[in-house]
Amino acid sequence: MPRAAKTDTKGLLDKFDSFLQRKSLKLTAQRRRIVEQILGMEKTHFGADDLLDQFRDERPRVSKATIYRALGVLVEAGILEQHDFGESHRLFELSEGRDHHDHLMCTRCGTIIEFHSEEMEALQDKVAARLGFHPTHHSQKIFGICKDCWKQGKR
Amino acid sequence: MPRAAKTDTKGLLDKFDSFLQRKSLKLTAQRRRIVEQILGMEKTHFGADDLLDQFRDERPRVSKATIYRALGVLVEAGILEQHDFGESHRLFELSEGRDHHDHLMCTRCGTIIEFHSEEMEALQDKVAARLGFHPTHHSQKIFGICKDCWKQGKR
DNA sequence: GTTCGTGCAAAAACTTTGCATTATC
DNA sequence: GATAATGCAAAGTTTTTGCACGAAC
Repeated sequence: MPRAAKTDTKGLLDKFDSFLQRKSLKLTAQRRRIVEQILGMEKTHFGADDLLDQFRDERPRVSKATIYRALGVLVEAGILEQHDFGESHRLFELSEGRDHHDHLMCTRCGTIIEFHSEEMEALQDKVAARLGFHPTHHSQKIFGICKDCWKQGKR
Repeated sequence: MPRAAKTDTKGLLDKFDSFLQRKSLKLTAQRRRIVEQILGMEKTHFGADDLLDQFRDERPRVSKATIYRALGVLVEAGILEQHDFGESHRLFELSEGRDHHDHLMCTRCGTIIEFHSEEMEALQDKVAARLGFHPTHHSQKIFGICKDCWKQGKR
């Protein structure tokens, strides 16, 4: 299901706009359309190419350059988070209204499962502090076989 | 300090060679030189470009294509591990004879600090188990500002 | 009206590939 | 001698950039 139902488009655009105003940037038609596309998308983790595909048949088209530039601004605005799953391209994910979470990825079927553990967050801060490091964010991925795949062919 | 002192070049080449033989691949002069360069390198995390630099002035030269191809084989052989730090290029690291560890990366100067926490490992297994997930490996990166950069310009 | 954003195509950065030649087993 | 590896340059990917034109504030 698309996420438009779960997430309030207007609220998100407002948040984006207030960020833009604070930075003396402009809310353009393209930026608005990009946000709408992201909210309407099936995938929770998408790349620049996914957006590009969606704009391919629509007009007015939104160009590649604009998409890349907008994704950067959306990350700065805290609306998107950027991920690296070891693929050759970057993936993004809506952070709006969600708690921070990390990921388990099934190496057999590619499913991504999200999890959150306060205990883990605390431990990470502790490790960083011990090394005099001032953490801004982190990325944790656990790779393995998910429940379903394990049931199907347990070897 | 280079790591040649810490790591046994001959042992590593033997391991590599036995992998190659098992796969009916060949131990060429270039592959041998690449392994030696990696052992002699200062950096613990390096990219294809780092190796390329080292071969730039030496002859016979080892070509870009050969380096990329060799890195792939070395990962398959379990001699190198591949990482993704959200940069535009892949980094590699010797896995030989080292305990598993995770990484902190300074987003200002790019320094990578390693850490290991048993507590963290245990917690990850616990989280995975709770979700019926059978973990094979994981990757954890904490991003932030390192001690030195923090001292220099603390804003 | 100023400043910022867009589209386009060109460039950049990194990696892969095709192919004739050479080395290893 | 068969098979795999190399070097080179060319092509692929994904992302970034320069610049003239257009849109937002």
